[in-house]
Amino acid sequence: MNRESLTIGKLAREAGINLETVRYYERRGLLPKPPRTASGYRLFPADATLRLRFIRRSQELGFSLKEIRELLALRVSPRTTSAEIRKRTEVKIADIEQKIKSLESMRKSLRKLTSACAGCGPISECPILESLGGEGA
Amino acid sequence: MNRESLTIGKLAREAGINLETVRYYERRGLLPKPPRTASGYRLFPADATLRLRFIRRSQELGFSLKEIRELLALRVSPRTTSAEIRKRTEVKIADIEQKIKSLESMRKSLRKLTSACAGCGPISECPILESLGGEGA
DNA sequence: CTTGACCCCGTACTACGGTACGGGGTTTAC
DNA sequence: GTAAACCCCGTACCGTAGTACGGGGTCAAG
Repeated sequence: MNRESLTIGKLAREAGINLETVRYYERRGLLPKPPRTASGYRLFPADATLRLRFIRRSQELGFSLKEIRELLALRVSPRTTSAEIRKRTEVKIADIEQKIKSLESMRKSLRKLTSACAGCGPISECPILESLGGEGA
Repeated sequence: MNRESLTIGKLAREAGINLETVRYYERRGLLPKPPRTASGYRLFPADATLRLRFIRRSQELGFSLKEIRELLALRVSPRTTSAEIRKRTEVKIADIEQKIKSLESMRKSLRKLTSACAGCGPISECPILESLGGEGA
């Protein structure tokens, strides 16, 4: 157990995540199965911390664990054709851009609200409703 | 029941949401309690549809029902001071901007991946991990 | 060579966000 | 005036994402 490897407890502490949650992510396929010591202890590579933080941030952005697993699976690899990866990646990018648009629309509404506050002017009852109302995907 | 009002069933259909879910949102305080007919039927204002769509979209952006309730409560009203609203709104805007930044960072990583695909060049194992790794809030 | 901190595993429990069910009253259309 | 479609309510149930528990083995320090 050199300093490149982390026991599950250290990893959890470093990433600020419950130890049980790390085990849970492993079960759900979000962390690759780590090698074990002779006695069965998990030895995670140091960059597992990064992966855990990625998972947490992605959840805050509204991705489910299943979607996050798909995001993590996007990589150039000999197993899959470039075209395949490229297609999947472009779908994800479109997803992300939709989210960005929605957030920008919300921000715009909220900014309108703060300027109404500043001016002490009465404004529509709940301006945020003006955002995100569309039918679009 | 003029055509400005919607029964719960119509509202649910228009918003593309399960009827029980509408009741649930009402219980959770995301929809104001609607007036009722003499026999107890709910009569929602037409713009409840907008509100439901806002809720759905916000969920996709990673907001919990509790946070969405807070977003919907942001409005100029006689009940609260301008300064108070302004403060709360600015906090939400900061939230949203953080999300936008994270999404942009993800997008950047994915774009890098597609160009690697295009060039058939080998690239880092999982470039998406390079995004969202930061400690920041 | 024991004590405390750590790890193993399976299983149970929790919170959140719905969704279904079922027994009953109401409204609409024929 | 009756059948179909709709609504009421409470309660039970579900999937997702954890979180806790507990009985047992392991490792490092004194």
